[in-house]
Amino acid sequence: MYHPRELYPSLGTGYRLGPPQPGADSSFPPALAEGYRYPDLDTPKLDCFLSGIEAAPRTLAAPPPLPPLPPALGSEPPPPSAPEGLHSLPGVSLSLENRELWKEFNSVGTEMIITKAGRRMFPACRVSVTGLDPEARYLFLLDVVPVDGARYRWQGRRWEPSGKAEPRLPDRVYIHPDSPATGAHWMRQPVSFHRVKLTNSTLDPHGHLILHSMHKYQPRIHLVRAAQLCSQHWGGVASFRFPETTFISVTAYQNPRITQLKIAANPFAKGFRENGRNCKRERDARVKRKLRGPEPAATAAYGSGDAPGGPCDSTLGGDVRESDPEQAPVPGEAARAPAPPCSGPSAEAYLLHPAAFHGAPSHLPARNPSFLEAPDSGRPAPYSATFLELQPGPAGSGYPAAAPPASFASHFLQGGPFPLPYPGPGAYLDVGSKPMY
DNA sequence: TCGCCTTACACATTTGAACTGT
DNA sequence: AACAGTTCAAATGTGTAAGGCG
Repeated sequence: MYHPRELYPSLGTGYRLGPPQPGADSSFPPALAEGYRYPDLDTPKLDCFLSGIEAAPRTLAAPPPLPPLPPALGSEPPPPSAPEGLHSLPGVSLSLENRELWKEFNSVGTEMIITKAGRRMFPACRVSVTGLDPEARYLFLLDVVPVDGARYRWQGRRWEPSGKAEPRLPDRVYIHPDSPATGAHWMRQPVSFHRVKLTNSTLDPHGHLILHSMHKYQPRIHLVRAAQLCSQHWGGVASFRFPETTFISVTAYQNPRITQLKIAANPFAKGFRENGRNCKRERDARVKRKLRGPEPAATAAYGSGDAPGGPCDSTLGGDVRESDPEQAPVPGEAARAPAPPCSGPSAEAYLLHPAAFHGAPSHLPARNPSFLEAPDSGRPAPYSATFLELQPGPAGSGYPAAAPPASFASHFLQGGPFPLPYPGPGAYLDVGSKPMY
């Protein structure tokens, strides 16, 4: 996957944005460079790829910090808090499709494995959205931000803070592979972020979301109205976070109850269930057999031919519980190969030849030499932005989206080499790093 | 010694190409 | 020829356990 560190290695991990320099030799069309035309949006990080958003410049209010979270996961539920507004898409609401599953994990204290190569999230964030303009185009984004400034430690029975957090790692954003798509497309079926991968490798070349082990994180979902991918206007943004999706990143599971929950709920871990061939009893038996001699050939017949289910769609896939057939993907509804709905100029180039942008820096515009390597900007960490704190709506379905409109970009992301091409659907965008503490 | 991380492993699932039938 | 369904194998996603590292 494309990510800008390969394109701009000399920038290092910290970026700062600045307006295009006069006379700079930018290979980007003027429309992209005009992303700086909102003086009130200081360092509009997102403009580099959200340049196709309808204009609605507004003055930003100072973002309040995130509400504090409980000191230890699995010991008490998160405190209820009122919806907060970072929302300029009136009427739009998001509901967490697999909320019950998340709540089940959250009640124990969700842990997410992070590996060098990247590990998927389970459960994945799967949401359904309502209130979109069926004709308008939107982008769906996901990022993960630290919840607090602490490092955590498993103390046998519970997670407890254990010292200060590591310095903040580069912020990356996952762009849903269907993006950009019409509101009708997004509302047709749940939107799943099951392809998102988490890594602990700070030099990760694949663009996965980089996290520190033993830290607490909160996934966020952002919905951006983009009339055209490559115009310089934006038409509103809504950001959502669901308290029950908070998790602690680990390189190995600490809480055995989480392990059991994952094995029970994740189809990929089926082999570790009580009657699976990879359960402890079977493994022990295999070891004994190995010591005695080679395994019987009969085991080779264990095949994939009876694998249930069809291909996993980019929006519907994810944490489908076997015990929960309701969550099974709808056959035929799948958008296995989502058609590129965009006809914008430079994005079109990506959509037509995405491979050229992924790991092939030579196809990308050269770095603008007028943008010098810059130290950290010293602005507040992105995670302190305002976000809708989602609570169940009165009817119990979905979450209210009504909130005072506010601008988006400067809250959402900061820094990053500019101009930066839209990295394309299904890609990750590296948006710079920011020391947090 | 301890806590955390990396790696190899075996198995299940996903994915897409090849094949077959209509 | 076009399409839909089936089969198969490679790729990918899992948790576990052993060993390494600071």
